[in-house]
Amino acid sequence: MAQAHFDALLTASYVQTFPPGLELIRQGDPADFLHIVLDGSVELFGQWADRECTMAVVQPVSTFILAACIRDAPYLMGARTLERTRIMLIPASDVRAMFRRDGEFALAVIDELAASYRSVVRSAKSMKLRNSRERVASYLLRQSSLAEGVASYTLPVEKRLLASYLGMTPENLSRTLRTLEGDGVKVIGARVIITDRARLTALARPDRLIDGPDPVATSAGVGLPPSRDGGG
Amino acid sequence: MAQAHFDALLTASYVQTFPPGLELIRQGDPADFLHIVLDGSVELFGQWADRECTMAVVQPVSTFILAACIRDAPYLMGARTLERTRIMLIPASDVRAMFRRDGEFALAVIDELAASYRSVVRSAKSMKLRNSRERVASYLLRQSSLAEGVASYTLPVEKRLLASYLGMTPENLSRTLRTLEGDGVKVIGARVIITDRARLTALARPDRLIDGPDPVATSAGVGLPPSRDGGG
DNA sequence: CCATAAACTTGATGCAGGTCAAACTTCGCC
DNA sequence: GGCGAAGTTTGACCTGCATCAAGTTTATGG
Repeated sequence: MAQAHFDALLTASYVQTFPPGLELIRQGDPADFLHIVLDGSVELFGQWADRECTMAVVQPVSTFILAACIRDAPYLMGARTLERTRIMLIPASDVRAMFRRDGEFALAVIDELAASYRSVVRSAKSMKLRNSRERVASYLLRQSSLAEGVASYTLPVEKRLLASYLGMTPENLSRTLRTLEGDGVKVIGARVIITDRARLTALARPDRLIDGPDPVATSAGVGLPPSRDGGG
Repeated sequence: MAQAHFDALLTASYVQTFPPGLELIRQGDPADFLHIVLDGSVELFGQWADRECTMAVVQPVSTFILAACIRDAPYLMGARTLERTRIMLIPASDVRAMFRRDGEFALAVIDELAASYRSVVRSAKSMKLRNSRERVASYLLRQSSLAEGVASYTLPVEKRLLASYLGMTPENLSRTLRTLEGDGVKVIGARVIITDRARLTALARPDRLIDGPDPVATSAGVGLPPSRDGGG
């Protein structure tokens, strides 16, 4: 986009650092600011009737709640920091004004939205088509692929959160991980060791249309993170 | 958008009528055409490992698989007609070219994508936060609201498909509907009769952030249809 | 380095919802 | 209008996963 327009956005926006566990956004609130994670990580979650579930974890550098800002509609998800996190906030009205003025910016918005949409669809497919054991297995395998196929890595998030993201209870995740030891993967604490990739793959049946990656991916950045310091 | 540009798109595209049950799109295929339902209805579904689930039903007038076209990526979902359906097909390359040339068109694309994104997020929240009984109850209630709060209406889709959309088996849907008779709604065949709205509402706990509608909604049109002849 | 809380694990138990099988009903079609 | 196929319902059964209740390990902070 035009440098002048970019500068204008920067001027209107500001950057702030938040402590861990801080609620940045309450679901249902009007979309005041587009948020961009510069550093750290943010959990997006849904709430309903005293229940809560993790929808995604946003890693740098990535926007979140873009769609709400664009439609000037209430946030569908809440957001809280998972660690000390630096975030840039751009007034939603400036975002809406800017993609009317700057064609390049509009294109970037389109691409980001399309990527986000596909990301949620993938996640929804995984939830509806796989059982929890298969979801865990494919998650573990995917994390390995994202780290260039290493056989060992550490989980990027707490198991409690991972369980919620995968649509299961922490207890069930714990048990599932134990039973997966017979299927090619061992998890000790946050350490994952793939002992038999072929076997784990046979069980997980990873699918490009669920587990990605998207061919021309620009910077999806929504979903559980590839690694602690991942770009998306 | 500019009339000349609009005409150019129309020239490149064509309209075709398909019989019921025809597979329009196979998931994983390259995104050749943006599809627009002009008449009839189309099911979007996901497949994995010999399993299948309904993701959405598209009613006129609405686009589908826009995101795949934009990213020039493979379709994440398959699509089939549910009845005799008239569809406009616009070459994906023309769509991509057009929103680069025409700012107004780009804005329309942004709005459509944002609406679609929010639609999937709502659906994902419903799946993760509600049990099947609650999903059925809120679905029945929502259909009533969409038909301006009538106490009686006919289901817009087959129960088999509805079950899949709601993430349950047809058997379980059938049983759930039976047990809901004690909670303010009776379903006879495809006929829904709300006998005690307050009671059903207490059970369904409908939520604006899951069941909509989106405040400034333009034409979301993805999800199960409000009615057979609905605009969305 | 210890105290406390939080996260994680393990076990026992129960139920929501899936599966299988068999009827019954509805619908499209000749 | 009757036949076959598909959709729907019902019943019996079972299992995957949630829940509840301890325990154990791991972080956090003074």
